[in-house]
Amino acid sequence: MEMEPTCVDTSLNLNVIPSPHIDHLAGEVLFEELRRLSSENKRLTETLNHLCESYVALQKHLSEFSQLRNANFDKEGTCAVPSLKRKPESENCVNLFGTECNTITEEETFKRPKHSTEPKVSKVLTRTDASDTGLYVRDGYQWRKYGQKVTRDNPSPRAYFKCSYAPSCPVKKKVQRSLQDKSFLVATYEGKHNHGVFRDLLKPSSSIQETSIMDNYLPMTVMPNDKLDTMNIDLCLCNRAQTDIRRCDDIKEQNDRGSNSKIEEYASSPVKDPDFIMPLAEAVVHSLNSQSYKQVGLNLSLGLPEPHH
DNA sequence: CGTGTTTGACCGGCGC
DNA sequence: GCGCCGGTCAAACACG
Repeated sequence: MEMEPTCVDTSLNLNVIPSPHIDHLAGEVLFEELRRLSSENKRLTETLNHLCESYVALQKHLSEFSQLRNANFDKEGTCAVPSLKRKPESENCVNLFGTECNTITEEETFKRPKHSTEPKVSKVLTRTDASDTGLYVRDGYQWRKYGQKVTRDNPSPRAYFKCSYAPSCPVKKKVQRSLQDKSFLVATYEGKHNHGVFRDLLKPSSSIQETSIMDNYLPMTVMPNDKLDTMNIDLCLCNRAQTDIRRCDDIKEQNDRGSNSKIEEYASSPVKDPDFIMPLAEAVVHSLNSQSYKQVGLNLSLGLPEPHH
């Protein structure tokens, strides 16, 4: 059964708050700018709707491909993946944007104890300019780079970072360009931060390559890999942003029906998590503030509607 | 001069 | 035991 995407409404309602301090002329300028923004918003919405349609089509293709692959797997008893001396670090799946991302292999899943104490690992895909050679992902935390390596399975170098916001923070991050789509950076996070979000995220960056906060936050793919259960959460910022949650196991077994409640739990967890919501909300507010719309009220809706059944 | 980045060397796990 | 490979260290370097 194909999973219906769970939607996160990220639409912005720009309500102008009347202010006696704004004179008539300034008010007209403000309204004109607001009209321009609404028009631009409409255009972007149409573009994103088109992207979403493409995504649905792509997902359909993926489903067909997976069924075909499973059929071959069953027939041959082995997966038609070229054998390597060392097992590949991960197996590929496709995310919202049709690019591939890494997931834990079935073998690793079986090997892993059910109640392992190993640090939580998650992966995040971040879209960047393909010509941009930087390996920096702005995610709300402060990182110190401590190494870089070219790995065997990917000609793009892999950068190693440690969280430097808190000295005792054990979190590490690996960033590498996607093998299939160089416009995506794949960030692998290990461990859990023992402190809050790095609030300076919203200040203009100095040493870190300057990129749009919104470009780096959304759209993105978050793939918490919590022990046995690996899942993707794909977010796309549009008026009906789709949050597509699926267990990576479902890439192989599309008919797994038993995990809906757990999936819903995962789906709702990001919007309940202040570490996720606060940077997002602040980035939106910052984006508006930077354009001097001090009198524009902002309602950021991040409610999670009931999943479609 | 302090801080962060770069990069070659080193270490340990894994497969043969 | 050996070689490969990913991950980490740390000295050198760049930059503000």
